[in-house]
Amino acid sequence: MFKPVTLKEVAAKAGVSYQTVSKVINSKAKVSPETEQRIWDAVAELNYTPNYSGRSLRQQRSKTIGYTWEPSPQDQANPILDEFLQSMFHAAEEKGYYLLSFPFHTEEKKLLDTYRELYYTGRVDGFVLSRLNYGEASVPYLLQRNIPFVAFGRLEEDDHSFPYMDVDGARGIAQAVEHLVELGHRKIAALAWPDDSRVGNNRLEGYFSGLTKAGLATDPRLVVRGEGTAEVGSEATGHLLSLPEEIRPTAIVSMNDLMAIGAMQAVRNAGLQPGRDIGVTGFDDTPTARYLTPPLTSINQPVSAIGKNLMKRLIELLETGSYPEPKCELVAPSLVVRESTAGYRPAS
Amino acid sequence: MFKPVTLKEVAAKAGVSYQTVSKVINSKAKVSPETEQRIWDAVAELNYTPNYSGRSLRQQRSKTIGYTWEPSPQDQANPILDEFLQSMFHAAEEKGYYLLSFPFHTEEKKLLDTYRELYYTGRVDGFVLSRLNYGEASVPYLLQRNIPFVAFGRLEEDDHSFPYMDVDGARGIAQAVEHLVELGHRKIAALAWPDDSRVGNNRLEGYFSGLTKAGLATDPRLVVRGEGTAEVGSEATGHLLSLPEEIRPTAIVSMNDLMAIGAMQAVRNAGLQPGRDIGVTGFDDTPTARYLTPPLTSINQPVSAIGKNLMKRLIELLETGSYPEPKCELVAPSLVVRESTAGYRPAS
DNA sequence: CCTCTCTAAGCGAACGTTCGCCTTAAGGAT
DNA sequence: ATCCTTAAGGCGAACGTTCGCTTAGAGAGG
Repeated sequence: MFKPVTLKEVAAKAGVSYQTVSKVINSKAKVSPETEQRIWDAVAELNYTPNYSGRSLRQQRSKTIGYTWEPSPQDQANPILDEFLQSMFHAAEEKGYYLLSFPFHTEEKKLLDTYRELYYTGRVDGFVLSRLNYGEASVPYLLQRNIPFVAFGRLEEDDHSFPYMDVDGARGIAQAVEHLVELGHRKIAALAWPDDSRVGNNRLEGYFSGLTKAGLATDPRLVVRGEGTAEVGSEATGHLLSLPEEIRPTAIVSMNDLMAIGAMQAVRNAGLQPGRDIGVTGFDDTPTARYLTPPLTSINQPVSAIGKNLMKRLIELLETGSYPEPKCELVAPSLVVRESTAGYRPAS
Repeated sequence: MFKPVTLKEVAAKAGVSYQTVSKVINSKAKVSPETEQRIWDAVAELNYTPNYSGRSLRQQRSKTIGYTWEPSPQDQANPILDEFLQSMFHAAEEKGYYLLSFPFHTEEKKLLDTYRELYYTGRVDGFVLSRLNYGEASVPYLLQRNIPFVAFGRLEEDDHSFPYMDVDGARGIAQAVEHLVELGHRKIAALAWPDDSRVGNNRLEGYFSGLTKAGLATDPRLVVRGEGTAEVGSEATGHLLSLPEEIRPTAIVSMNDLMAIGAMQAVRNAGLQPGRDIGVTGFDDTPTARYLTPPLTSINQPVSAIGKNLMKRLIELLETGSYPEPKCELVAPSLVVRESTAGYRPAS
């Protein structure tokens, strides 16, 4: 495609052997200052750029990290993708690494094959995984083959068999509950996910622990589970609002923003005003949360910090052979208070 | 990191020279069926995977495409990122290519340097650009150096100096106008972007042509320009609704969803009901559009088709040296009608 | 029996690096 | 004068491929 400038050409111009040029470029040289200057001049003049394939063939490393993720359904934006990617490749670039992204295959075998191929062809040195759930096959697959990786998320609460960072979802939801209690709520419901979701279960735990900490009883009738969509959120809320007065909730804690959006619609459909009559909270702090009517109180995840840190750790692993401690880390999300809770004006 | 299996090992096992193994693997061999079988057996048994660096060093191509994009601000999700990326790497994978993504540098020189480095080190064979605007420096930079690329978007209306695909924004907005006219609207306003945005200007043209086609006069007082945020959309709409009765619009066409969200809030603030009293349309069909109250009529871009096609063209360029015709292509977006317009019930 | 052709496979070279060891010359110490 | 040390840089090899030319042998044609 283009005429590549090689070490040999630079060497010829500078009047030294090409291996010496290599040494100078990699600053491993015992060379006189004048020679070094001549070499750098030649490099600049010829616009020399070290060839990537040659280098990685010799060094047996690609300085490339692989990443794939499950695509979001059409009606559900991935709220963290852009930020997560950007943070990762900025961190990577600092160390001379790049990110190779590749298709996510739903078929498990095909996905694992892709991991295998990318690693054993030497296209990537390691991987970043994300959005893990119970029984994720990639983790044992990679562990078993000693393929380096780090993860955003974990498989089980107390698993330390591989390096990860994760958001302390329970803590986030507990904060939301605490916030609602402070506003005067005593009957707080939860819109939860199906119990095959580790993230969902973890968040739901925060609901229970938050209530307990506030000295409130938990009531199984106030916990509704379903797919995390607006439709489910809406239906579930309709049901909650039709409960008899003495247990009917005055606030709803939802495990993601989408269900919270549905909840607010249902509140409105019931002739009530979300925010003023019924407090609603979400999780994820999606960009549109602030533009809803009323703006939605939600929980923000420190995505950039996680991406940056994960990448740093992975590269450290690749270059030194071991992770910086701690191997696994939980980070706290932060509650963003908006009108959907702050506007509470009890009717009584 | 791992013990790579090489051609030589396979060859030893199969009892042939390693070059012959190479030929068989690349199906360029004149080899007896039995030998071929022996070789494939050895490949399977040793789990041989051709080394990427070796291959690309020899072939002088990386089978990798570079892509970077401007990160979205925190409060504004990139509505097409996930879909665009996924469509590109599926198309790429089919041809044995992968996507390398790298940090977007706002500082122009640094961005161009990154392009240069990635290409001349041989890390990538070409690029995909996106979201072009007037005066985008990367385009002449790449053209001048003969670096292969394709773009999502264009620089000027009738530029054919480089290969691109773009959405016919004017046509999309014209469709929205036509739709509103059919519903009975006669006074239609536009929320437009600052005039340094090519995309914005293109969409706005559709507003004018739509009106003209419907035999309606255009009124400069009904066009408000500003950054495409919800705040601006809200303010501008407040202003429009305060116009004297005879020119006050009954519908608002907005150049993106975010401004439309703001517009609906302003309509509500004015004591009116968006959808029923004032029609509102957006552009982009962001995932949340359907969850707004009322659900927002918007314009959907065929992102997947574009990503797939762009990738296909770029690879064709890389492998054959020329693009499939047509070099530049416009595709029509589609109007998605929802309550924010369909609910129109004129007061009179 | 000799030459020609064809098939199956071998072989040398090259792609652009980096790595570690070797050589050379100069200078200082003995 | 001899030996040792050190600085400066050369040199061969290897990383894993692919490419194109060569060769051995078999069969065909005269």
